[in-house]
This record gives sequence, structure tokens and C-alpha cells, in this order.
Amino acid sequence: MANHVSGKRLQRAELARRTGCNLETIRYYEKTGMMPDPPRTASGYRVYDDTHVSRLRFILRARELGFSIEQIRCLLDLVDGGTQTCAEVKEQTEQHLADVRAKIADLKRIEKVLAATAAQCSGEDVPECPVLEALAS
Amino acid sequence: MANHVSGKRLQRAELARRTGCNLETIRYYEKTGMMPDPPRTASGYRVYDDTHVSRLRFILRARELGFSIEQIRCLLDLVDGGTQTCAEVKEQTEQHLADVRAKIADLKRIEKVLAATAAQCSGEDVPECPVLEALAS
DNA sequence: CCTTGAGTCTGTAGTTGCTACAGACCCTAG
DNA sequence: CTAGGGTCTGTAGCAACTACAGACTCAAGG
Repeated sequence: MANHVSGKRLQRAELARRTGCNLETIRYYEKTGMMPDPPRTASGYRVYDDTHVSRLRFILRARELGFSIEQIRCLLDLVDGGTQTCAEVKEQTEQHLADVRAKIADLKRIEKVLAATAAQCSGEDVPECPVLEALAS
Repeated sequence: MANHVSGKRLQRAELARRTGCNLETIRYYEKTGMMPDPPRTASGYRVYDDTHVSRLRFILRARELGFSIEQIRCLLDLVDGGTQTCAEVKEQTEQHLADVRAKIADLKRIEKVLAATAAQCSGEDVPECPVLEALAS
């Protein structure tokens, strides 16, 4: 039984260090029900183990990919229920992908306008400015 | 003197209607100092005119282009001070353009990962899912 | 003249996803 | 036994709005 590593008990700061997550954010995820309420020591300190590390990493990766808290909660609910199917998860993911693509399109439109307008600027020390005119027109 | 149009006095709802701005947002812009405190009727109702319409349109256009409130406040300060130069405005704009481009790059990276992962899904009624594996790994 | 309904006023709370305190504990090393 | 760190809780703050409640005002209809 050399596998006592998975039984390692961590405090909040250690969990934060291992995952790169902010200390307070862990408590926030707990409050919002994404992280389970961890067991406590007699004096009330939270005690984490490897399952918490995995779960937090899951959440953080999903956040990095731009999933909203609500979307992540859905994914986790599927996983927690053990009822998830590839079809359901794929649907969530593709919905999110569509959102991301829409945001990219939006930003590209904005980029074009900004670039075109800024390109007209003389960049000189005069009060007339094409950007302001574009905004005021 | 047929130019009494510019003296037209509007209520908040009419200003909102003309600009497409939400009613409450107008008050918000006033509270945050972007819109000037408008004159009031004896009973306290706000009274707007064409200058307010222009100013609000300026703000809304800048927001559409993704400028933050803080950035817009800077632009407005320049305009209000009458001290703006094309160089200053251009600099602000290019800073913002750089931010927008960074966001686009971020989202494209995310898009790639999402698309690649979702493409591996069978989409079937099975619990194994490449998306979940990618998040849990 | 009075009522009714719509507009307006204010302050405040909610949203999302955290982050950062204050003030009270607790725990360990010297 | 004290000093310093950690941890606990609740709460407030950020952006940029949005939405209410409860009080007031105003114009039109009966």
C-alpha cells in the first residue's frame, strides 16, 4: 500500500499553489456549488485531497476555454450525475464554440473600424481628429 | 431665427428613444460624470436638448467600438477641455486597438482548442467524451 | 374638479466572476 | 508563552449596466 499520496491532506493555500488558483476563488467556487464542501478539521479548517485538485483543475481549464460558470456547472452536473453522454457534452461545447465565434466576429468588425479610423489620423498636434469626427458624426 | 429645433426640450424617455439607449443607462452615465447634469424643471424632471443627444450618441458609438467607460471618459475630458490633439486621441485609439487584437488572438486560440476537441466527439449516447477527458487530463 | 394612468424621481439591489479586505480564530516554532 | 503566520467568516468592491420599489408629477377624460 504505497499509495498514500492520494490521501494527502491539503490546506487551502496548498491547493491554490498546486492549481495556480487564487486563494479566495476556491472559496468562491465552493460557495457557488462547483467545488464540494470539503471536510473540516476539528477547528474548522478545510481539508482537501487529490479529488479536489482534479476538480479544481477541471474548472480552471474550462474557464480558460471561456466556458461560463453556468456552463461549467452544467458539465459538472452531468459528470456528477454519472449520466453524461458524449452527445450532451458535445452540444454544450458547440454552443459555446458558436458564442466564441460570434465574439470573434464582433471584435473583428470593431478592429476594422478602429484601424481604418486611426489610419486617417495625422497624429499631429492639431485639434481636428478623424476618430472624434467618426464618433461625433 | 427659424432654428428653434436645437432648443427642443426632451424628457429622458425621448432621449432614450432617439438614441436607442436604455432609460436607466442615461442616469448611469450622468452619475458617472460622462453625461453632464442636465437642467431640471421646477418639479425636478430632467430636461435635455440636442447637445445631450450628440453627447450620448458619442458615448454609445464609442461603447459599440468597445472603448471602456474609463477610456471614453478620457476622450471626453480631452474634448471638454478643448485641449485634445489628434496625436492624443490616436494614441488612445491605438492602445484600444491593441487590446482588441489581443482579445481576438485569445479567442482564436480558444476556438481552435474547442473545435479540435469537439471534432473528436462521437456524438453518441456513450459516457466517454473527449471534451471531458481534455478538461480532466 | 377629480381621477386615472403614464411618466418621472430617488435610492438600492441584482448581474458575472472574481478579488480583497477586517476582525476573529488557530497553530506552531522559538 | 508569545510572535508570526495561517485560516475562518462575512462583506464590499470592480465593470457596465439593468431593474425594481415607492413616491411624486402631469396631462387627458369624465
